Amino acid sequence: MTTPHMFCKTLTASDTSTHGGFSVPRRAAEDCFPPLDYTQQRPSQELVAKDLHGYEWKFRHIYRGQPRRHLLTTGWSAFVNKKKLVSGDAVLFLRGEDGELRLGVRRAAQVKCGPTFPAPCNHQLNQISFGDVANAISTRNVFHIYYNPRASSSEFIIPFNKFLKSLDQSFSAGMRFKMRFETEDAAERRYTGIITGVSELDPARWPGSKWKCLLVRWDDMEANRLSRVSPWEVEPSGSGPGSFSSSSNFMAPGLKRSRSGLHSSKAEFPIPGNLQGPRRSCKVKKL
Amino acid sequence: MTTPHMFCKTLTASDTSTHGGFSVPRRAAEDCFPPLDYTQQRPSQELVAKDLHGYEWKFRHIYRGQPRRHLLTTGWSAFVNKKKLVSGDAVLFLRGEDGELRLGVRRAAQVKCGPTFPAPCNHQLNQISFGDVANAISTRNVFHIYYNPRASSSEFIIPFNKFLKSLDQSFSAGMRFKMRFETEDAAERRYTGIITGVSELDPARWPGSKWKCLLVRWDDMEANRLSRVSPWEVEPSGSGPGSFSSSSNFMAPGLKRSRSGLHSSKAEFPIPGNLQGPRRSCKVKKL
DNA sequence: AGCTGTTGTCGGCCTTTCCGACAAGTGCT
DNA sequence: AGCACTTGTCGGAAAGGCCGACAACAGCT
Repeated sequence: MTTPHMFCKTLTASDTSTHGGFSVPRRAAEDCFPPLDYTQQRPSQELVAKDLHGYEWKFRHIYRGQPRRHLLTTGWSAFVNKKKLVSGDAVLFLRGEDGELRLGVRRAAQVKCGPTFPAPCNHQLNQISFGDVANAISTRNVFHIYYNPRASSSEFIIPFNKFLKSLDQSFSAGMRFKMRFETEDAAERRYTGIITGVSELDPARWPGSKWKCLLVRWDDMEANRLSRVSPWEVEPSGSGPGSFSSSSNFMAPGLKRSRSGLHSSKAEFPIPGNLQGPRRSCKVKKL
Repeated sequence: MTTPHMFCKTLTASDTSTHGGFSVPRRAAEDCFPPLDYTQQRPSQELVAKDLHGYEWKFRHIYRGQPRRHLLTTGWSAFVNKKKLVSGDAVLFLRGEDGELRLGVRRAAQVKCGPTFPAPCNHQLNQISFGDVANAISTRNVFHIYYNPRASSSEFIIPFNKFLKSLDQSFSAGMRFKMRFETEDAAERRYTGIITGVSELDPARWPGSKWKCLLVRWDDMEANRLSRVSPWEVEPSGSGPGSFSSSSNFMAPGLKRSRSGLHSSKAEFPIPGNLQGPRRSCKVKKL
């Protein structure tokens, strides 16, 4: 496998401040971004990068200053705000084989205000990477995942209680539901729709996966929406908003069942684990 | 038929300047927007309005100043930029029966740079409104539509050659296509996908309509997209970008065939013709 | 004509954002 | 240690955007 061109940078105070943009490490920019026309005085271009939800983020990439450096300006601030990034969080850029740019976010462990949380969180774990997890999966090794929702908000790891809740629900065609939706421009909104079917994302490759297995039709047909969602992303219409419990002792079985989801996503967004170690964001231990 | 609450305002220099927001005519705001809590010193609320593509635009609606007046502030500038509105263009707000807010844009005739275009454009026509057109349709009166693509960019009126072109194409399931797409944040992008079926929007109400009759699956499933498009909105994959001809003498037959499309849309976005006459944007003559 | 209510434009002021200057930091020899 | 290069932070300047002041304008009596 050819290693994809990617980089990961922990955000500095300057990166997240409203005062400026994002300082792109030189090697990173040259590796991942389309080449600029360096004959110009201030070469620049528009970058479009997709996050895991398929949202496209647009940035102005400019090479300027004395000494010269790569910067993301216009668009960066919106990204930081919408993703609620703070200094210490990390962003990840990845250039696919087709040249398409993808980006991801990894939040730093943030100590919540109020009483500190001792015990297993401070436990020093053997921190390994997503790459190692993938390896363990492919070689069928046993591994455990310790997941601390206070320290991570990985898009691939679903809170166990949220997942359990979705198991309690029996989804069937015709059912009405609602779902929170992150919009490009502002705060999240709620949308409603009707379930039109239950299918699998890719029965051949990931049989039994519950990842994106609901086919839905949104009430607002004109609005562009996902046509497939995962059961844990929706609530039946009428129930109140699900509260996010702070319990942190999730067990393996639930996650095992969602593992094909993890794997499936990994296939379209491989993350080698050799750039920056997973800080305290996602604690993973191979036994 | 109960007349819907709507208003149309031609944008002033102040409305389109980057310096400020949008000044909402008093009657208009009281007619169309949800009532504010006037006991507060500066009553305000968030408005969400959908355009014809189903995109949601969010505005802060505030009642302030001395003397008091209604203004749209936050969000307005983004709208002006994305829609490329200039002083002289018009916006239209409409409150549906269900309270849902819709908005549209009507561009002023803009004289293109370069050689001016004489003859039939300057012809003084008996300008009537969409309401009159709807009336003519319902009473089966004959009417002609003179359409000048330079003076209008109505979302309902499809350039005849574009429509003809789509008739030449026989769309069938499995065909690949591409389509330009207006994104929320910036410039338009091209997306590709595969046609999964051909159906009608609402066979019962608009039999034979070609409006939104293609069912499609986008290559990028994660990106939220429309699942139905009209034949004239797409091009078969492989062909170059369609050039927009400047011929202006479109005839009735083509439009007649798309009339059910017009009608279908009108049902969800009726436009009475008693506020501001159609400037030079859409020249319609009833015979 | 005069009054009243509406609304277009402006100056003031604050925030956001773009820019190079500068220097701290890093890796190499 | 010394050098070359990279990059974090800063001040300055420009642009964006919110506010009421003020006055032009329209409609009515």
